[in-house]
Amino acid sequence: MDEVPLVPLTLNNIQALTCSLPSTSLHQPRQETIDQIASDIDWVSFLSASPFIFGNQKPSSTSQSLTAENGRRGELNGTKNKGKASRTKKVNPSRIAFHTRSIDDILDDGYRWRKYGQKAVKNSNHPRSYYRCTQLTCNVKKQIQRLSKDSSIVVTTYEGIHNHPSEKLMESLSPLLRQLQFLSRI
DNA sequence: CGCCTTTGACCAGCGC
DNA sequence: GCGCTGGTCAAAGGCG
Repeated sequence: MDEVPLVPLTLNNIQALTCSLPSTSLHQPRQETIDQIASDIDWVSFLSASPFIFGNQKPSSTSQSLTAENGRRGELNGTKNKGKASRTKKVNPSRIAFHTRSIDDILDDGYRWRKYGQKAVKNSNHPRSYYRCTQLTCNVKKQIQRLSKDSSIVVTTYEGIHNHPSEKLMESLSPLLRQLQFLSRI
C-alpha cells in the first residue's frame, strides 16, 4: 500500500481552505479548538479544489472509458429508501476512476468504508466490490475491481465528494489549522 | 455489543 | 415484452 499518499497540501488546497473559512474567522479572535475550526470549513469546496486528491494517481484513459461505461447505465441515487421500488437513478458527474498496482484490494485513503455489496462482473474473472463511506452524512461510494487482464491492477472508482475530512487528512492538516487559528487571533 | 463482511434477492435500465 | 446486467438492500453471521 505505498501508492496512496496523504492528501497533498498544494497551494490550491491551502487557498481553498483559507477561502472556505468564514469571513469573520480571519479577522476576529477565536477561541475554538481545531475540531471546531474544521467544522466551519466548507470541506466540499476544499476537497474539490484539487482535481485528484489522491496524489499521484491520475485517471488513465482506460479508467475514463470505464467511467463512461458506468455512466452510460446511469446510477442510483444515494438516498436510503426502504422500499427498493422507490429507488431511482440519476447521472452523477463526480466520478473518478484510477488504476493502482497493488496486492491489496482496498486502498487506505484515510476514510472508513463499509462494504455493501459484491457482484460478479461480465467478462471479468474478479468480482466488483461496492463500498460506501461510513459517515452518515456522507454519500460517497467507491467500487473496487481487479482487471481481468492483469490481476495485479486494482481499478478504484470514487463517486461523489466527501463532505467531511478524513482522519488522516485531519492529522496532516492539524499544523496548518493551528497556524490559521493563531493568525485569526492577530 | 457494535461494526463489519458476506451473500442471495430484488430492482431498474438497456438491448434485442 | 423479455432477458441480461449492474447496483443496492438487508438478513445473517463473524470478529474484536
